[in-house]
Amino acid sequence: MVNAPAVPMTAKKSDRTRQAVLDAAARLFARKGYAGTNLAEIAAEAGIQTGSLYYHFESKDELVGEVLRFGTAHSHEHARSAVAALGARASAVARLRAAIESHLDSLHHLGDYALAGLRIVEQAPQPIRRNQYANQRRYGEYWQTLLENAQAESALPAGVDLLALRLFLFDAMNGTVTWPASARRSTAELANTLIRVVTHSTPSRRRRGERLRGKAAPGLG
Amino acid sequence: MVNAPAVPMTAKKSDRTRQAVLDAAARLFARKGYAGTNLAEIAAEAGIQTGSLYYHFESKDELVGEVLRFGTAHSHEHARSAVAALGARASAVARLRAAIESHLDSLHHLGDYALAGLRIVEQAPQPIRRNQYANQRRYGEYWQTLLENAQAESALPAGVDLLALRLFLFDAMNGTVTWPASARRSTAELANTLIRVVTHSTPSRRRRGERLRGKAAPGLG
DNA sequence: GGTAAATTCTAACGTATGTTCGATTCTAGA
DNA sequence: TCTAGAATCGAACATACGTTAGAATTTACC
Repeated sequence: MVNAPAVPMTAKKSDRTRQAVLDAAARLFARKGYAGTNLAEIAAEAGIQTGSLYYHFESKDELVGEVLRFGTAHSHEHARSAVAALGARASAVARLRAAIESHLDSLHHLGDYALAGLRIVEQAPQPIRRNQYANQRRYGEYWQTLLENAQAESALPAGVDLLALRLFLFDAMNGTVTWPASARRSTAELANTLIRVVTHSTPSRRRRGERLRGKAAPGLG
Repeated sequence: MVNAPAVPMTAKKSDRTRQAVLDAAARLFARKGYAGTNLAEIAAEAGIQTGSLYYHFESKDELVGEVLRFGTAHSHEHARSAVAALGARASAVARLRAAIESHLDSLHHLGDYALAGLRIVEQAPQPIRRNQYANQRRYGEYWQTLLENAQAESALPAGVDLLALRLFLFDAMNGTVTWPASARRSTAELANTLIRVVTHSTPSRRRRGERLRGKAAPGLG
């Protein structure tokens, strides 16, 4: 699992250690929460002294802000582009499936960044939290239309509470990053189960092709 | 929303402040995490001095342990008894519905205790965490059989990944306690949407009676 | 290889916080 | 009302942690 886009070796030294710090911070924030992780540990894991952190970040708050920003930005962007890649003629179910699968993909590719994002938003300093919430709202509205279109297409039973369904879906998807190792499954399998339960569809030959097209969409590697 | 069973006024003074401390602790742990909440704040909210906490709890660790124990114990017990109250003749779907609804009920009745339980398990000291995990495993196995029976009854599509479905369900249900106020719904409505999506059933007259019977089950008040 | 800038180290400071303990106040029973 | 125990207070201690600033070292470029 890739926790962050690797910084090329040709990059400035500063950028490499900065990335190492971010990786370590994401990992620790995800495991121990915001207040629970101390800068000394982050520094140690990144291979530098505690004081050296302040050359790259001016405070613990800014550090956590960067970790959060990194996570959500990529995951949202990824889902949108995967859906867009399907083209205008794709069915609403196909779009929904693509969104689910790419959201799951992002989560698992982002690794600790995604986990940290989910866990410490509410503990983060206010301005960062606000910005985070604004992003989530926009992303939520985007999903809402996906669901509405699917329902209009009769892929979802008429009359189901779509707002509730959307929130259920998010919690279900986001929760997968904390699943025990004994339940580990590929994102394709997860998306399959989820889509199947939600859309009341049986797996068909058609769907297989659509999923592959969805996977081919550009996004974070 | 009741955050804890009220301690009767006839109880010893000690028991009442102890409960006040637990309530305050649950609320703050839920909002700010384990390391993020300090004993001074808890004490202030409970109306006592910081040092006085140590008359009731011998450490911060023991305090968080009590909060966690309180939450899970009640919620698990509640779901089981609600299902049992349906009697041996109830269908598997009816049992599943009862379990979902009572689990949601517990979560929302426990309020901050449930939220704290979900959020700080992984930050809690090891022995407490271990015990917590053991409980969750037992509870999970119980749900697994509920799902298997429902599938055998054809209420769930044959061939769906039941372990994945169970974990999806848990995350979806548990996530409801953090939903924004704008999406607030009764536990009955939530259970309805969830059961409908999962079991691919349309609401019928029959179900209504079964749900009421499920609600009448004994459990935490 | 030498030099200036970039990067890291080292040591210290101030504050916040968990914990302790003897003094003090409150409560219940005789 | 008196008293013993329960319950709380109040202040102090030790430590952990975020942050700072100047010295030391490394890196990139001529």
